[in-house]
Amino acid sequence: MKANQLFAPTLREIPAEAEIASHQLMLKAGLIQKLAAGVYSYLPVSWRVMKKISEIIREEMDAIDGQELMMPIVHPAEIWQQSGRWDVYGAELWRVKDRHGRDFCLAPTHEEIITDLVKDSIRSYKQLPQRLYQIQTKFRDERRPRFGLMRSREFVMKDMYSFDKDEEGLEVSYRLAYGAYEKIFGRCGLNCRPVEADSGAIGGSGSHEFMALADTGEADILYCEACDYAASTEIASVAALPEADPQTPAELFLKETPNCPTIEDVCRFLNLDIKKSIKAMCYAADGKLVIVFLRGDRRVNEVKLKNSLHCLELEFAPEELLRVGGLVPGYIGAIDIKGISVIADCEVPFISNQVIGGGKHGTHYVNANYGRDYTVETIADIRMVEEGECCPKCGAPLRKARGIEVGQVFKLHTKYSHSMEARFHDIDGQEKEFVMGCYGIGVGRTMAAVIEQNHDEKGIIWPVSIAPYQVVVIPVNDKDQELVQIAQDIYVGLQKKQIETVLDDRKERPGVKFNDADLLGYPLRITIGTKCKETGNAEVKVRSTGEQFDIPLQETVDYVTNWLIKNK
RNA sequence: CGGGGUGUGGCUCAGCUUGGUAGAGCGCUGCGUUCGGGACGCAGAGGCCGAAGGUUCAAAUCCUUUCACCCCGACCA
Repeated sequence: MKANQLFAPTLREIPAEAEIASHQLMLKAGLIQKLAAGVYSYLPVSWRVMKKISEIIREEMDAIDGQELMMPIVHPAEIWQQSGRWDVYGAELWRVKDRHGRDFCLAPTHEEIITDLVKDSIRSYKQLPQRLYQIQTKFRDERRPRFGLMRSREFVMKDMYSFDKDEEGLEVSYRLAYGAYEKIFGRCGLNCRPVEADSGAIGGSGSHEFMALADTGEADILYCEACDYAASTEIASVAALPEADPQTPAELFLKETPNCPTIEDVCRFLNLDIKKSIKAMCYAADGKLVIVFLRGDRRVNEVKLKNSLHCLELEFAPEELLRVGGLVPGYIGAIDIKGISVIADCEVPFISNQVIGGGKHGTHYVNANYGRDYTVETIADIRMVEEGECCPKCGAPLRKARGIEVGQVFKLHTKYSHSMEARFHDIDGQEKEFVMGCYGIGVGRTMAAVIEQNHDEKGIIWPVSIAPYQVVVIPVNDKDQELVQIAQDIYVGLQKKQIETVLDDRKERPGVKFNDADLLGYPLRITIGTKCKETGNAEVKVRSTGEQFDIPLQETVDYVTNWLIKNK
């Protein structure tokens, strides 16, 4: 490709809307262009990257017997009503009407469609397992699209759906997909970590998210440096229970604590270690009041709480609900509480001589002890695990990191085959529901994550495997016909070796070409300078390391070819 | 959906308070000089100031309505 014709409108200045490196660089390097909030065009350079990532995905999916197919993006409402998701999906489901006023939606995901497809065609266990995948555009009407391709409303996604005859089969499919994902992200040059994750509203047990580590990520993860444990903070569980507090229980008494509505106030007033305090938080779980007790300095993990309570909707209790329960915010205690469901974090019983709300305005109990002075109906792990706490697997300290969720694998079990009545005949002649899994990768988000992990102040640093072009050839002076001819020869030579190359034939000064080369992130740059006429050498520069090599002109093509093979 | 903010040439922004013939830098076109890290000179092109309505002799500027986009929060691949 000649740079003169390359459709990559690079910018000198970064558009104001971009905040994070990948978004800024994609705009500056002319990779994407916004059409509407969260809706982007992929210009030729980024589309080459998208195709390369997709190709890696295809190879790895095919390697585990995946079969690629293509499904509609416009879905009739009926099929979503059949699974029950038309009503529960909410505003994120992009609903449209056709000319007759019939309801449709733009596909946010394809569980319904693939299940419908398979149930009509696969009737026997002999045809299982099936692993079908698609790479196509999907839509989610995000409340708040942001960070360019990182969270857009229209996005390219790979989804694979597995259909097995039983749980063992699902386990095999799941492991294969998991392994394929490690290969895919590795080949894309991502520093990626699988973490245990909440399966959320999609249901089923067992899910892992693949997190590309990056400070700009939107998800928090905890991982162990000593072993392979890693989990999203949403579900990270606490290690073994704490050792019993050695203090002997002292006498319980009620103390006046005026103007102490927060736990910090109380501890300051009583000159007390916050770790000895118990705080109460009030939630409405599916509209029903629940009081949560946990150590004063801990944070509630709402995902765990939701799972413990088996509720669908969880929110802070509205004041009205507190009033009905006769509760005084800031002074809610576990002693003498009646008729309200109460849940305590599993750490609470191990803290001796606690300070806990007195139940009346301006009072707290001192020296409260679980078991002696009060009990609660449920004890569960419902708090956030913090950095530095012990790994639940090996006991080493946990570290915290931020990550970009580039993929997620789910065990769906029979959630969709059940609601969609998708069954097959098993070996025993019985009709059984398919046991399903689904495995997604955000293709555009993967590209963004790669940039997020591989850039410097000058621009993108593409890994060879997904670089839009591997090499740029720059003659430093376009008026010097000899240099131009040498550059041209190398360009042609590289093309003959099937190496994707850009010849920067623009009438620009060298500085402009170098800066654009750094911005676009070609792994290798070949500079044909004036000195090459005397020395007979081309200069080969490695974008990622900054290394430069003087290579004789006749050997340059071979050198570059070999370097690319070695560094793929 | 709540709170805040911004819409002026391809990009970044000034002008708006106090109405009076639309500006700068970058980019773009032509010519010349320059040529190893975003050069310089000269000459040009390009905007009915997001949209609609109103006030006024006169509106980018004031008023009303509306749309779009951005940020913060709650929710999510």
